[in-house]
Amino acid sequence: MSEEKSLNFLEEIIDEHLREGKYKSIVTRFPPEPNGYLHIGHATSICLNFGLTKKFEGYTNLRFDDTNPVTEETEYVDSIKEDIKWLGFEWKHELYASDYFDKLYEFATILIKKGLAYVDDSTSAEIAAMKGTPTEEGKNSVFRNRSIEENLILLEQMKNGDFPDGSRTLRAKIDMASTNMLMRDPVMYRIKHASHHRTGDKWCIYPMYDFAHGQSDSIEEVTHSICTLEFVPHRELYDWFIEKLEIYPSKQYEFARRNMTYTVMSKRKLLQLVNEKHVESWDDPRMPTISGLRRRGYTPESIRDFCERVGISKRETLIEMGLLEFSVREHLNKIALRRMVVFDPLKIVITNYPQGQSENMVSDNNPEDENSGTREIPFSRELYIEKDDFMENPSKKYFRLAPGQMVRLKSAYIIKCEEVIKDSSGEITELHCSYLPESKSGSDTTGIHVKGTLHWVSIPDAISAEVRLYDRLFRVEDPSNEDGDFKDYVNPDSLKLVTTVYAEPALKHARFEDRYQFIRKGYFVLDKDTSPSRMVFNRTVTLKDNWAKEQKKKVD
RNA sequence: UGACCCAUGGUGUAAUGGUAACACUACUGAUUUUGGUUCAGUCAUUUAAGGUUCGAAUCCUUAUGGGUCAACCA
Repeated sequence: MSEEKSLNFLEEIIDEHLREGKYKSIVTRFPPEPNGYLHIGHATSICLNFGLTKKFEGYTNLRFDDTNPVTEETEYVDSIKEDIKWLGFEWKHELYASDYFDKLYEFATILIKKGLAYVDDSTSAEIAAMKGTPTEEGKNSVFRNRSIEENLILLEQMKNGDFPDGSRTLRAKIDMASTNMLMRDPVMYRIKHASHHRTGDKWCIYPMYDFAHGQSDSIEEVTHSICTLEFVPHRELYDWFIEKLEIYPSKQYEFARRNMTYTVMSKRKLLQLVNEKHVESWDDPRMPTISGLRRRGYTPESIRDFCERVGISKRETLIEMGLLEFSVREHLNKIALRRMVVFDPLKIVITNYPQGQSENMVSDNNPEDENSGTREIPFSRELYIEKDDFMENPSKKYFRLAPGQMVRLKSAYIIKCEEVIKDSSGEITELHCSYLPESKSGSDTTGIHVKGTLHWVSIPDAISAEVRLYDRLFRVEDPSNEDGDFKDYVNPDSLKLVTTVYAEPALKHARFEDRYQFIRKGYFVLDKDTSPSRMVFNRTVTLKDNWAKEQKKKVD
């Protein structure tokens, strides 16, 4: 566990700061805007920010960046908190940028008094026009040189609600010729007669991100304010406000956000998928949201492991979904209870097994975990096996059931296929097999070695359930990078419903918190749509399947 | 015709002027009462050109490629 792992670039910076004595301990924060659900990309940021203060002395705050009342809602606050807790992290303080609205207003008046901010009566379009372009300097507003007194009075009136929305803004007086567009007199406050999810109708002016974020960090004495790459140009402004206000010098550091193959990661796109019914909800198991992954059956451990494997850097990357799948499989293999479930049944009759007889077989709940115990599985004369597990004219490498061939029924007997029964149209309806009484699992004295082992279920004892088989949401690796609308590339087979599968009776006692491996099928978890009359399972991920892979290669 | 950020196998991340490595993927083989797991192995990497140096993935220059910036969004 304690093996030396190299530090990522942020850990290196912090390690150095601590060793130099620049800080005695560190403070980080996770600053979501409560206007959407958290996704796997946020998980990276959460693991980073909270992970840093686990690794180094310090703590992490949760601060909602709620400066825009028209898009933000309490519903999102609640889901975000739930997701962070579920991922296994604890914040020191639960904070809101809106907690600082009074302080921020005071900061604004300080800047006005220093001659560093002014009220602009220009319209939004006029401000945009005066801004210039990345290659062209901007122009000063005619309101730029208002007196301090006038600015103070106007800001007060803005605050009091004397002006309509959009009629005036407070701007920082910096440099309209800066090569950094953000330094061209950025807007600090805008008028919005809107009700805020926490401050209600107290305010009708709201600070912009740039005038709220850095100062909020500073108020909380955040030492390392970590954000994504698109905020790099904001750093100059971040530092400017802190310097002019002469407040605690928090510092901003940027890392690259993560993209993943076969999905999309922007809130806007995810919202479209929900609104346009490509998925059912934010927590649809196909969504890359934390709530979607949770419902899909992913574990917090596996997501944390994934984030650690992916690491952090300063370049935008597209990570293979296969890596996330590896992380869940690895964890699920250790904890999932094994159960036998037949999806597409083929009836077999054990002709030499006495009519009406049955017996209980014993099988490990999880061979990877010796403390997981065993369960009993009823065996009888009539069983279901998977249709795929029989082939009338098998290829040489097929080692499942075929006419005259033997296979092991998992945790039960070796059987031999004696006769294939067909209906008038030539469809196979059932198989007649014989079993080897001395081949019982655990006390096999036959000395016969069979290559194939099949899962099965006793027909009279089987229980039924519904199973939802999920696959990647998109047909292409990078849907955002294709021609046309990304939604044209949604995978039409991302959900396959199997309304009735046949399971061994032990599955009757399935619990929501448990994970299951349906042997040879994949990992499954109970879905919240389960009712007393119908169990519903979601497939988290398939098992690795080298046989299927080989078959596929032949087709291609 | 600007400024800023970035460039290491198929993917992701290390190597901090001194033998380019780890994980995933892919492929072989062994084990296996899950074609799972486990184990052993194989393939495969420094964007380019100059420069500094005994020595460069690392430092410098230029080029190339990718990204970001012109919401009263965050």
